[in-house]
Amino acid sequence: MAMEWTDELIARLKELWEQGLSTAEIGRQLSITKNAVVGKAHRLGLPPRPSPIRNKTAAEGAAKPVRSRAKKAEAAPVAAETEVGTPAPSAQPVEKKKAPVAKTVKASADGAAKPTKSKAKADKPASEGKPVKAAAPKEDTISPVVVEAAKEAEPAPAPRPAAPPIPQRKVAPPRRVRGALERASRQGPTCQWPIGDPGTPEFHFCGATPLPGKPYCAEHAAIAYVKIRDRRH
DNA sequence: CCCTGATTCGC
DNA sequence: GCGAATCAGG
Repeated sequence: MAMEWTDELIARLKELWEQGLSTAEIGRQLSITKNAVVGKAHRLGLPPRPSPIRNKTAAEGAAKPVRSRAKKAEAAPVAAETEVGTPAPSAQPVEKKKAPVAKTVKASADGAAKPTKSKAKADKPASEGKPVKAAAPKEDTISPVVVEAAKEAEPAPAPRPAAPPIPQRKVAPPRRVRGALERASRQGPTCQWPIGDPGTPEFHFCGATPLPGKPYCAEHAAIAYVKIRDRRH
């Protein structure tokens, strides 16, 4: 048995999917791979999300030579599939298997789907489309707020055999911060004034609370930022 | 490189 | 039905 997609699991998948979480994110929360998430989502006919890749090529009707994997199939006896004309480019073969095309599923509660092409660079869906409802862990302003990072005790989802009143909100995706981003976690700024000889065990930085916008505390900033005039004494 | 979702197809 | 492998765009 490869995997047991229990109703509950499916429910959670749907839930997270609708929340606009990325497939990888969902996968992390469910302790499965993103592939599994995507695959299942498709099978379930969940509304497709705006994918980074555009499949416009289909419009041209140009043959899509992609699918290297499909090449394997190519080795197999391939019945010549003639296009048989197809006068209208927009017309699509009705005989084709009915794809799980969602019928107008745009009204989803997703703030992620932004058809806008506005130049607003604020667009950063790369991280994750965070609708307003879901947790928004990526809030970093330059405020001196100290945020305690949530820690993950156990990656495995706790089984909830009984009375699971919609536990879905697992907020605080603890997932290991490995993204290229979030390198700037300036939570506790400290005075960077060096004390001691670099290279010696005694060496350290002041560590006091720095002045706003300064790398040094008041005491050391006074030394660090000496007016040129004064310097010359 | 990292990320993203989509698709194919062996199992 | 499942999901790794692969693709493909950012």
